[in-house]
Amino acid sequence: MNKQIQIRTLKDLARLADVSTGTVSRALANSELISKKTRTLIQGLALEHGFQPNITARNLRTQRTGAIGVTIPLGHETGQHVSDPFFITMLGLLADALTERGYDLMLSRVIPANSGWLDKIVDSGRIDGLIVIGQSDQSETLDRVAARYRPMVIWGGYEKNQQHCSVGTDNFKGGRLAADHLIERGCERIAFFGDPSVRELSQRYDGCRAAMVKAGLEKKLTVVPAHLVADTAVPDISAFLGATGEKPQGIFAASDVIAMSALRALSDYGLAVPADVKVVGFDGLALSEHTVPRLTTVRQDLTAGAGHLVDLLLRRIAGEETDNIVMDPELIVRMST
Amino acid sequence: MNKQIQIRTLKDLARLADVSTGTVSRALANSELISKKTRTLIQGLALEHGFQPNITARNLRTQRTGAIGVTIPLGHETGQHVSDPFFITMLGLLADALTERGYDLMLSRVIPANSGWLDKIVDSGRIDGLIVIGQSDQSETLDRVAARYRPMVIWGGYEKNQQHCSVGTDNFKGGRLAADHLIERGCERIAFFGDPSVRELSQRYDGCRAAMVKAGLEKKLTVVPAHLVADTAVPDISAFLGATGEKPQGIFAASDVIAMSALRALSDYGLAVPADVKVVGFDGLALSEHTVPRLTTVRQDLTAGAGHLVDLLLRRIAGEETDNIVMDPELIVRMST
DNA sequence: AGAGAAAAAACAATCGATTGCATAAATATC
DNA sequence: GATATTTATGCAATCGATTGTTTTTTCTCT
Repeated sequence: MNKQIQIRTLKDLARLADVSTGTVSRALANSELISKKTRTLIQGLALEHGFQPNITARNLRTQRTGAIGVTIPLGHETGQHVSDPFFITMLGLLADALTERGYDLMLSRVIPANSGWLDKIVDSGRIDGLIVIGQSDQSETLDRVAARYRPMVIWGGYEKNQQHCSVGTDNFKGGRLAADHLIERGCERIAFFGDPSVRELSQRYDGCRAAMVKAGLEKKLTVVPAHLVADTAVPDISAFLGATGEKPQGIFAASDVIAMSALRALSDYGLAVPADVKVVGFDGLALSEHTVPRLTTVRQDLTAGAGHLVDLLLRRIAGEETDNIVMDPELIVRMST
Repeated sequence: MNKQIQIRTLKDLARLADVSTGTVSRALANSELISKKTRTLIQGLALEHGFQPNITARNLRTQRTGAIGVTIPLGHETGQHVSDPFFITMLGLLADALTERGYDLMLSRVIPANSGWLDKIVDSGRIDGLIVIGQSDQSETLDRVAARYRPMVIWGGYEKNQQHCSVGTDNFKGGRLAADHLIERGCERIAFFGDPSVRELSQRYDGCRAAMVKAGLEKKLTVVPAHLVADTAVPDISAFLGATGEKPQGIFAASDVIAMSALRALSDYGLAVPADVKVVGFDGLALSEHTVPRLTTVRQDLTAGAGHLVDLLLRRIAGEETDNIVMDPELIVRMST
């Protein structure tokens, strides 16, 4: 690459080729309107000088951006960071899926202070579409914005009459799987660890409860609204273990991260897993394979999920209507039950 | 928010307030050039109509973007995905640090096919600066681009005479820490697991080797060029364990992810950790606390590292010159040694 | 009241690429 | 060879905000 003069703009290139900027623009777009000869000439010059058109200018003109937004509303838990294992796993998968399709990924982490946070993102003019990871406690905001902004897909739980397009796992079924498994293993007193104000977690709770009711154990189900974050969950769980007279025989943690904290807390109290207490997690993250003991968990297929999120989003960007997707969970039995 | 007419542009707002677009622009920027009265009037209208200026247009005019690029060159390992735990941990931390400072994060994952990949990113006009996670085997490309593109900072190993600005851990010292610890624990035959064509890993190897030389154990050091990815590392390691007559007494894995694979492989061969073989990892990722047994590792302070990366980058964007940063590693002794 | 200074707002160029329309050049038709 | 038609290019408006310059308005002071 020899560059006596820096070729920075279409205008520079046009001067060099002794044509108009319009011609250069069309030539680089390989438009049929330009003769083959000038087209190759200009493309050659562009290559030689390593010319890259200014994307901002193009975006302004074409009213698109080539970037997809990914955001993580942390409504229910202000202390929760993007560094949470679930989020970063999903994020990595989305990055792979989007890059494969030629899109850039714009990441924003939000702590919804008011209902305008989502409008701000979709109206920012920076992105062609948005993927939201988790409904948090913001279903209403999501519904409201989804009504006017089409290219948006949400990872999370599906509920009848929701206005937004979602991809997720059948949390109810997953919760039932977990509870059935604990019951089958002989547990009667079961504790649910998780904050039911978050849609996905409440669905898991409902599934768990349904299984308990069916087994006639309804009265032996307790709820510990443990926080999602590992650090703050431990005290919550410890308080519970310290307080109750009767220890639970089984614990259904609403996420692997909570389950990890539970394992740590149980070990602090000298309770053996699975001998004294059995523990089931949810998510099937990589880390669940490396806990002590290895964690029985309800697996969500996040790789497929990320693929679906991107597929649906691109179809919505293209103007199509799309359905919601609910995937099947899978119980993975390991050493903790 | 009542909006009979959608207020989408400065012009719309100007018409509404019966002033010129220039005035609106200055009013929203809270410029002293505009009278307090009109300023509050216009700001009020903007708020009322939920007006958001078009960022693309602003970027075109101001020649900045408000976004920082983060890229992960996967030169040494094509199979390696963004979903690798080290990368996603770093990514999450960077997202936090950048968001805090009001920048957006643009993620691109690259498999460097030719030396132009980096030019393409920095010349894309999409970002104000770039953070590169890991030198991979691309030091030359990084040096070349760093010479002409200032706002770029690289996470990785520091080496004399490098042209690019780096933030990282003292890998040599870390390697020495790990080896010294293994030697102190009575190991003589030590195996290094890691690909030395990657700068950071080769530095860790050098430190390890230095410790061995000092202890007179130079001849008992072997290298297994295990791949970075968990899935492909297991076969490499298994092959090594199956082949050698004398099993190593100590293993220094160049990363926690490799160490995890080593633990799995060792357990497959019926070797007990730490009784038969002692294992040290590197990185200090969250997952290292949840392996069986809990992993002794050399910790890098990634939170501080992410903070430094962002700080240096912003200073470089502002035109300052900056030094490299080399942080101290810390040995964390757990149950695997 | 009127000149001069200061404050406020309007005007217009600009960022760099895209694209509808007009025009010039080349080819085809009779 | 003159006109009709196609093909290739140039011209200029446009996307929406920012900002230097100019003009208008308001205020001050004699």
